[in-house]
Amino acid sequence: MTSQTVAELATSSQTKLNRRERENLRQRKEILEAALQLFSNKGFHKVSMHEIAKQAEFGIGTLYKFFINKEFLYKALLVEKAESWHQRLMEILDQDGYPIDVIENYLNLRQKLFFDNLPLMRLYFAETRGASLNIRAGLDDELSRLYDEGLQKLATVFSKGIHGNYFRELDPYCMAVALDGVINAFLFRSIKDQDRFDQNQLDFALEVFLTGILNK
Amino acid sequence: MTSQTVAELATSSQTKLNRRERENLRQRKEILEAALQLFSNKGFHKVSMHEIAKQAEFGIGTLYKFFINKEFLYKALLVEKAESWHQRLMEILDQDGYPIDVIENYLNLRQKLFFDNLPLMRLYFAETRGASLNIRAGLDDELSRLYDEGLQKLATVFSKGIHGNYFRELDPYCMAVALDGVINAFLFRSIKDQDRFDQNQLDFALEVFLTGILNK
Amino acid sequence: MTSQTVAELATSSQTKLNRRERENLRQRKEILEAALQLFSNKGFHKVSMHEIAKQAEFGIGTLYKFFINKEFLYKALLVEKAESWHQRLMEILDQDGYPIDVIENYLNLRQKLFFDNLPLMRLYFAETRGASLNIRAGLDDELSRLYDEGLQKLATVFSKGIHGNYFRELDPYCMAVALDGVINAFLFRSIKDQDRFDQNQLDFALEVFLTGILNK
Amino acid sequence: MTSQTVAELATSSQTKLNRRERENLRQRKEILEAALQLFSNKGFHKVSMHEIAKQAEFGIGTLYKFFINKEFLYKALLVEKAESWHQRLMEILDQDGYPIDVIENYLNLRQKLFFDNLPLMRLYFAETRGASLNIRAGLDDELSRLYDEGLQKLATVFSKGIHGNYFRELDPYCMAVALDGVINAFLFRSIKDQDRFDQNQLDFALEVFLTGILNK
DNA sequence: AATGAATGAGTCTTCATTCAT
DNA sequence: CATGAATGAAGACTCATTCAT
Repeated sequence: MTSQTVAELATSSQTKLNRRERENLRQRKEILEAALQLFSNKGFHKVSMHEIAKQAEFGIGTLYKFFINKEFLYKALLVEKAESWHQRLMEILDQDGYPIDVIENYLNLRQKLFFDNLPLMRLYFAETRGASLNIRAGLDDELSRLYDEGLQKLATVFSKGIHGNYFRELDPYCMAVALDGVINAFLFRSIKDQDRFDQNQLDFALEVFLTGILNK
Repeated sequence: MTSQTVAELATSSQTKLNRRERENLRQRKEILEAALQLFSNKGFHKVSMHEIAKQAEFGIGTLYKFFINKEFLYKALLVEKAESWHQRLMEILDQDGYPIDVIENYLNLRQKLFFDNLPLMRLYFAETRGASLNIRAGLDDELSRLYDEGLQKLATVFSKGIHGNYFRELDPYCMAVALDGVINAFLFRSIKDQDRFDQNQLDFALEVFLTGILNK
Repeated sequence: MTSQTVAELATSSQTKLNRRERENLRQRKEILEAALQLFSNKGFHKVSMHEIAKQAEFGIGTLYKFFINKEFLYKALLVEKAESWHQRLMEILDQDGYPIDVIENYLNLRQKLFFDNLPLMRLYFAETRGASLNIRAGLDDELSRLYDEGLQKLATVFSKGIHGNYFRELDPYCMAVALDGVINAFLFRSIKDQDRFDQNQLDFALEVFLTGILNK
Repeated sequence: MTSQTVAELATSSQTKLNRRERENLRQRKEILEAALQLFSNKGFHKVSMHEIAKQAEFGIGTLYKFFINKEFLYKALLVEKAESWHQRLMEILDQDGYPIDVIENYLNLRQKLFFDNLPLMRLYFAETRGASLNIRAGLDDELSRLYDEGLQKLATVFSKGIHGNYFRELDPYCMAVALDGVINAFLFRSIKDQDRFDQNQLDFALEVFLTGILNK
């Protein structure tokens, strides 16, 4: 009744939403945007529902129409964004083409998503890597699943590359994990030392990595 | 008077500490150990000072003799552990020998430290990567400094390796970042899929990485 | 405009009500019936206006057309029921006949009303005997007045019985109070130990009581 | 740890309590007194913990050291008083002597307790008779048990009276219920019409009642 | 010095009530 | 007119911190 998911709000993505439904979706989005800004600046526990309501310019009660409690608001924030990123990345990895090109496209999208969503990315990694703040809401599971799926899909690309004789015969999943690690490392580094790392520096990662796995 | 750092407690590391000072140091250590256990299991916000005091078998007031507030206690915990890890890693990197051997030793120590300190590592990465819970306490800065130092030192090893003609002429700092990323990725993966990753799998990371940077 | 009493709705009981007025009366009744069910099951504070609106199948706003607030809705519920009971009891007491028969009829009706309205009776006694939840709404006064009237009327029956030489010369009002007390005691007991008390057991009360007051 | 019962606070009623324990008992008593005043004036739901704390001149947190939540505070208030009344009444009923005298002593004590604890009595009857506000806290059960015990004991007095040939052969439990009902009715009446009922009027109840049950 | 009893600011959450549509 | 979306005041409860002993 309360705390509808996006999917439930937009009952059928095909159907035209009515005014009320569109309005709800807009409000929900505004609340999440306000929450994102606050959570990413101060972290889950330093942000009060009061603050979110104020920032979003809604009454506190309105927040609870969309999210049954603070944890679910937080979870929705992360999971929905993660799902959207995930989807876009999966599309890239599903495209045909030379594995190397696919990898390069993947890397470019990772980069773009990272810099377009910097504040949220910090929360995302805190939850993924660190101790999850929201065990109760099952946040950990939800995000982990997406993460795992992403790695699996990436591995299939390497698999294809190996069969196509482009890559050395190494465990494709391990290759996926390694690439992911390098990408994350460079992306996070580029926040800290923005002088040393221009975004293009990420290409370095690719080169080293590919050199290591290329057949010849 | 309150919240002395380790350095202040042990006024001069050369001087013999008197009984009082030694006693204080011991109490401080006991508190941190109790806190470590609790924080690493439940996270910062789910642990109360009451719990820590009880676990440490001290009065709450005593906690405040050593740490001006909860955040500084948390900070001390992470920073001091990080410093100890840092020191051990730096020693490894300072040793003479073939760069490849040094890298291998480094990797082995990283692995050992990770598995010996798993719960804390999660907190550590949440703080390093994600949104810091403790901006106020300057935790971020402190840990970042150590992290950067570690990367720099690792870079010097690559530097030497390049000069010794062992490694290709790539940016040594970038090589350090890349190695660090790969290591972290594999270590964290090995928690999630313990079946797929035995600890030795980490060698894979090294191989790919070295293949990429070795000169021929 | 808002919160009209029954009397106001049915402006003149003589006049034919128009469609609108009849409709309003019907709606009001439906709301009260929904509220009765909920209040008597869960008590005043555990029922929300939302619930009542839903149960009654009206909008929340509509509730406020008939009752200026939750307390007045509650008050209306109790008072109107109490008035209806009161009226029926008064009719019994007004009938001519041997005082003993009148008393017996009265007792039977009390019994019937009690078991037909058990849940509400509990609320009624909580309000009458205990600390009223609704001092503000003047619920206490309203119900007290009815209660007092009932006792007075009962006393007149005893009065008649004394003059007719059926009863001993005791204070009729006291006799009324005593009878009322005995009746309540037995009725409430019969909820708690339903095994021990069948409803007929109430006759016991009457016998003891009458034995005490009968003239010989 | 929190919410100790009186019994636990005063570990062994034989042992001398130490200063801390006596202090705790005093504080607990002060809180209950403040709560009594407020609850009996305004009812459970119209009183906030804030108010109680202020009235008792303690911090809110202190309330929670003695009572795990508001409901248990309320429960403690009623149950502890009820137990104390119960005990005194039981002592009276346990005394040897002519049953009529015992009944008279009982009645006098009931009267005294009633007028000495008027505000609380209202709460007590609201809970006993009306819809319990505190089902969760098991208040109902606790009070019911005491009430039942009281009736049982009263019934044994009538039993003895019957065996001693003082009373007619009626069901002793029913006699107990009837007497209880008459007493309550008169006591409550005497609040409402203080002019009509002086306290001695209660003797009327006894007379009618006894006339009804006396053998001859 | 060491304690832990006492505090009360701050938080999440509910729900009676309003008012624009 | 009837609705129910939106509101935000109010309240229970937690826990970091203080300070008298």
